[in-house]
Amino acid sequence: MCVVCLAPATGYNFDQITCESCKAFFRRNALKSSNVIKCRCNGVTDINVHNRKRCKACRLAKCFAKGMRKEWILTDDEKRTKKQKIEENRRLRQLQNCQTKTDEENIDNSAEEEEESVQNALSVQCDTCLISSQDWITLEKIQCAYAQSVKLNSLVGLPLYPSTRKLSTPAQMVNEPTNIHSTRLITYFKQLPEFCELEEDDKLTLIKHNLLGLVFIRATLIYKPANDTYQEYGTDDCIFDGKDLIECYGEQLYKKSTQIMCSFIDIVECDRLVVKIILIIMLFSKGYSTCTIEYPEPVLKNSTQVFQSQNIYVDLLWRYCEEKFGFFNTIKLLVRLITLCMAVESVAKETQQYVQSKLTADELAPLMQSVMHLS
Amino acid sequence: MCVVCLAPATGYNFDQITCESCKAFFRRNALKSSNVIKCRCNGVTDINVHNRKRCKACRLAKCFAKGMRKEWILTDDEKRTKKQKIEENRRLRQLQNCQTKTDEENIDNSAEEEEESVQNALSVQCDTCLISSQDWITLEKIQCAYAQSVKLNSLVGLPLYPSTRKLSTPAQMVNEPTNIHSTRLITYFKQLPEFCELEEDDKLTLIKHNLLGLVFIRATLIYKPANDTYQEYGTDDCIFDGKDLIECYGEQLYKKSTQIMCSFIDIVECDRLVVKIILIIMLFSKGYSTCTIEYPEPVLKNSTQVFQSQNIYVDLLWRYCEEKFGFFNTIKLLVRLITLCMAVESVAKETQQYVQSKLTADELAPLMQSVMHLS
DNA sequence: TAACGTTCACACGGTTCA
DNA sequence: TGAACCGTGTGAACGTTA
Ligand SMILES: [Zn+2]
Ligand SMILES: [Zn+2]
Repeated sequence: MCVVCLAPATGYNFDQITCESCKAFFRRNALKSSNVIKCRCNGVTDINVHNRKRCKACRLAKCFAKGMRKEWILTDDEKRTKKQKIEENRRLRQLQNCQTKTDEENIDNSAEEEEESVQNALSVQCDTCLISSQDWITLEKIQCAYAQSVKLNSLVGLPLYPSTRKLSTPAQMVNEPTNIHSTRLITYFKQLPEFCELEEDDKLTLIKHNLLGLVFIRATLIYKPANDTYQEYGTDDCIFDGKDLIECYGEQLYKKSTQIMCSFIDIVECDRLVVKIILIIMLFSKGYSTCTIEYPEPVLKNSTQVFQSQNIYVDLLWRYCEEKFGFFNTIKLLVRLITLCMAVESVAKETQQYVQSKLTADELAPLMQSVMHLS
Repeated sequence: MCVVCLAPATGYNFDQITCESCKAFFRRNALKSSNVIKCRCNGVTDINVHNRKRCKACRLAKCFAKGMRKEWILTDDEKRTKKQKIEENRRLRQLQNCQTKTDEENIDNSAEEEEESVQNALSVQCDTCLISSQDWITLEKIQCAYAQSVKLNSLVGLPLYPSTRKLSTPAQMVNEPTNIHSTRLITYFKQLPEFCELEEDDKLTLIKHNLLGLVFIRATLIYKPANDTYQEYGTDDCIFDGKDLIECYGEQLYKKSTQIMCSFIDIVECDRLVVKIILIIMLFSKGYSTCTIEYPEPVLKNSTQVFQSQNIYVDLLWRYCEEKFGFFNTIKLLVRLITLCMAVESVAKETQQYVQSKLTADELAPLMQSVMHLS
């Protein structure tokens, strides 16, 4: 028995026993300001099942009078979190189904086959989602590419976790951690179709001019603020001590680098995927922060293509963030990321200048010569 | 079965079961005063489907007699509100459908008169507004501050409109247009309470590190793409020729600067206020793109305060755009703005390097020494 | 199972035009 | 004038998580 309209009730809704219709009515109207819903009957309507449609104001007033609680209506934020969880579960279940099926049918699990079936599993569209199933595949691939980039470049000739590798010269700093990051980044990027489709020259240009900044951003993913160390997630890579930067690059650069790591911490802790996408976006960037007047920026052969590739990932990042954090938070996050990326560019440039002033090409690994513009 | 004319009914209309025609009849006539509709048959007509057109007075009387409610006819106010809502939804849906890329149709040439009054943009107030009256005041103040910044810094010692001022050296370019923009920008910012409340040191830091980029953004507001010139809106300031940049800064920087101007064109034409807010947001940015190893970035004394000030304007910009352009357009617009601001930073940095390489401090106006980091 | 949200067909306002 | 139409709000039925 609905306390508002006396219709048969379905149970408690927003803290009172109500019917389905009063529940829906309350959810739709309780949060509207009172001057939107005006009473045309001077409040005389005594709501029942037959006249409940006659006066919205009276009906809503009775809802509140009977003690229905608008605080129990989920906020947009809560709805988003819930929806996200549902989406995640759905995808998980579908993947599991698919996995089980594959196992049962005893199909050999070659990479391609699996990829294919993932697509099938995810082909269900969610209309209200900003993220299409195609986007999910792209995101999965990004995750996968990143994981592969680590797996395919395991370290040789260095101690294993939990040993700490001590670095004490600029050359070591460049040839070990920076080189490792760079190699993995390149492997990461090579798995992106948009990058592969670029002209060879443009690939080299982007790598040469953006990689050093990207190394810093990538480092945020493996930085452990608690003890100021760097260690690649889920590998037996050795530990690098952040403090070694002081000896290798000087106090100044140590401070700046560490500040950047710390600024990224909460983003990284909250969502590593965001940073992985930012890496891609910054790769396709034409900022050329590392250019100087003596080394002017080379012209991209197909800058439109680069710009469009970047746009693809900017769009993706935007939609991903909006879906996950809401549009308002996304704005804030992106403004912060941009600020941070600028800071990164600045530190990268300083680092490059420092290395150029201390080292010569023959002291550096081949890739590092190019990254430091010392070739 | 229509209670008025006994024709087949379509359901409840104004609280009674009626046919379509009686519904329309009632809506049209129920609010007219009774002496407008006179009965010519002494009230003898017993309304039915055949004679219902014969006597309006009798038909209306029967409508009321059967209990149709004129209160349920929407008032003009309600109709307007509803129409507005429909309009908004329509826009949203359209954008959602062709989410790919088919906008650009809402760029009316209403840029001119928009300068003065913000309210023209959104004269209709509504309950669901994202923009509060306080926000309106803030927006008005921004417009006013910008106008004042121009008025309070009229040019001296330069020819008047429509003369063109020819520039041919880097020093001229810096000391004239750049200096003018900078002076006006500073006057603009000094009118913002959030800027005034900062510590003196932080004000200087922000100005010193962000102003050059802001000059480029500000220039977009006075750029005339048709003839590649710059002239301050609504003043008798002389014209500057964009082409002079080639002579002063070189082809490279000319091209990049002009590209930025062109990228902003449709934003500027569509809404100058957006750019004015962006100026403020970028002022409060901590990117420090113009730092070098010799001029390392100073630490802000109260970086939280700066961040919060920035947030205030990011919030405001978002709500303003969403209200004016709708949700999806705002996303697109902001992503574009972010990309553009990054390009601006990059060009600003290059410009600074170029000026540093060509000029010495004593060739520059005092403010310019600081902006170019040559003091 | 309780109690949120979501969906979708349909009711009922207004609008258009022959 | 009224048939045909458009778009929002309603509520029964259903989906999901704790
Ligand atoms: Zn009820
Ligand atoms: Zn009738």
